[in-house]
Amino acid sequence: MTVIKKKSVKKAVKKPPSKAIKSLQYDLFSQFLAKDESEVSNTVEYWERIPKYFLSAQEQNKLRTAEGLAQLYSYEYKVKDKHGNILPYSIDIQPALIKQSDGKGKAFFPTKAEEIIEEVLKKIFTEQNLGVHDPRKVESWVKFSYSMIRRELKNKGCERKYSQIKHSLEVMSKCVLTVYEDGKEIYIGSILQDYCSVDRAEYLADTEALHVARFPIFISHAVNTLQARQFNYARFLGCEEQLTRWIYKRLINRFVNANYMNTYHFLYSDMILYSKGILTISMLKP
DNA sequence: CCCATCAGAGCATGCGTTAG
DNA sequence: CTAACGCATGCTCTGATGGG
Repeated sequence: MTVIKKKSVKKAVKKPPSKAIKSLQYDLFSQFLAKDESEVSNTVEYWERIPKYFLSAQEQNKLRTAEGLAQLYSYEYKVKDKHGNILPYSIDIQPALIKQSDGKGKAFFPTKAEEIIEEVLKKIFTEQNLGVHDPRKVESWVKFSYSMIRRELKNKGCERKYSQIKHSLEVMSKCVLTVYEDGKEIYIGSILQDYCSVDRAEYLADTEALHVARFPIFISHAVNTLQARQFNYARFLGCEEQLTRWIYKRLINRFVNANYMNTYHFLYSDMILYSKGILTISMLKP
């Protein structure tokens, strides 16, 4: 772990608003209609359809050089807009370089472990007094501790160790995603921005200290404009395979007037087209 | 076989209850 | 009244396990 003095962090990193901001948008975002509110959360399609968690551990190993470094991973995918036009998108994932015990950096791409942590953080964000949303600056912050994440994962049946949670958070804040729409750059940033962590020493000095991180603009924008859909997040976390989770998320965002009489169908060819990363990389390769 | 994941021990702190 | 204790929480570390 790099030891950064608190003061230097303050200079380099944006800080959340010092006072809680009363925001109607945030209140609406964190309200759910469900029997058991612990089971539901929100999903944001604009952010969700950017494929970022499709590499597995083995694939990462192959991408790394002998020194443990890795190049940008570029990947093209398609998105259908409101009018049914298919737009070409592409994404460059710059891996996070994380210092190992030998002092050298090793490259890590976001994987399914990070996907689950992201969902948990979004859930924690909707808990009053842990989420901070500034509608004017379009910024959303979440406050959390390792144990909150761990407890939540344990409750949902996918327990992780502190070291793994720590590693995942580091990967999420240090990787850089560049998204292109039709060749034009539309987003550069990490999954968790301006992440301010609490290490052991800080924790011992103040046991109330919480980690703080900012969500990508897509999430903040969705909170502002209420472009989010409620979904059964407990079921989502229960899905083991990436492909299962992808199909589930797709159903959530597409199956708008859901009831028992209404059907929603999609073709295998569509899956190949839109989920290229997941299908070709983890399923079709021997 | 390797590596991610898991299980559990250990250590620090705070808070509420109870025995002396 | 207060020291002692149980209990909950937060975090780290190491060795075991099992799937690809």
